[in-house]
Amino acid sequence: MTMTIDMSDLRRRFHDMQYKMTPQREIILRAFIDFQDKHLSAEDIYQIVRKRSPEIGLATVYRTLELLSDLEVLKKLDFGDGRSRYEINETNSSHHHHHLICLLCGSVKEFEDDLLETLENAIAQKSNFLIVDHQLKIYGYCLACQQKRNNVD
Amino acid sequence: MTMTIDMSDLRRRFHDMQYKMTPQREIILRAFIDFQDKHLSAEDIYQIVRKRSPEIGLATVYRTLELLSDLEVLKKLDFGDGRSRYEINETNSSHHHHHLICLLCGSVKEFEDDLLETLENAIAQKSNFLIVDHQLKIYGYCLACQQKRNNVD
DNA sequence: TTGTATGCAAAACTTTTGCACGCCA
DNA sequence: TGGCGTGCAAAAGTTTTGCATACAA
Repeated sequence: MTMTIDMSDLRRRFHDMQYKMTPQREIILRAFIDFQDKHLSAEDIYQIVRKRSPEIGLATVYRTLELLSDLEVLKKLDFGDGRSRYEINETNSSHHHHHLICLLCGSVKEFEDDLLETLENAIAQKSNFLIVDHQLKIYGYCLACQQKRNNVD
Repeated sequence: MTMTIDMSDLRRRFHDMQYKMTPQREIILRAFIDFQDKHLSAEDIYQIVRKRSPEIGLATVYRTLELLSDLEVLKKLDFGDGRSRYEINETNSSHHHHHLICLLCGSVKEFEDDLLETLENAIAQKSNFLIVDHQLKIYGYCLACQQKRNNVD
């Protein structure tokens, strides 16, 4: 599953909203493209981006992450480790994935799925809630950690 | 839906684990029983508990919340407002609820459901992941805010 | 009595903000 | 050129930790 950012569309949206496409913002976007499958924190991004652009400030990283989340280019996630994480937002609708979070090693795996739509419809009908998005986190043990646990027993 | 904490079972578990049942811990538990449907933050709990026991420390609240989460008496939640929130963990298995989070007013409504089990089974089979728990957050607009939005248009 | 728990204060972290300067459009 | 964006440092907010004291078992 390849996920890219439509840069020409993004530039258009920046222009429309009177935002400027600065080198810092480009470099931060590039980091997300280069580390597609990761769920990067602000500090992660800062460290990655510093290599290309050592004078960048952490505040700029935070401000850019907020901007890109508002524009729905990024999605802000929380895996319970005390910091926010971000991933590219898949705009190609119906293509959802969930996160499988290992309680032992903390690894996060993605799981593709569309099944949740049925549930969404049920919720929308029963609750008068206008659904825009959802986020499903599944906690448990990854294969490696299941094996670790078996060896201990 | 009434959700209570089995205190005698909890006392037994405390005893087994060499934990002590202190007045502070009891008062914090009581706060969760008194505010069942709320999703309380550490600060919320601190303010509630202070009325009964003014000398309590915020650190004690945090330590107790962590302990009770480890014991699976409480569930730690994150609604993206920069602080963790907690609710009583429903141990009566199969009885899950999700959170409908309003993007406009921030209100959080609960939605009862078991439909997710089908999806869990599918995930377990396809991914070699041993599922222990899950958390589904649904973002959108509550009825009141839908109406507000319509009036503006 | 003894080791766990508490309260207070300080520290550690993540995230936000103010402000002077820089630079994209 | 004008105004948005940046970097730095300070501030704000949440959560954790060290330590002496208190107290449940």
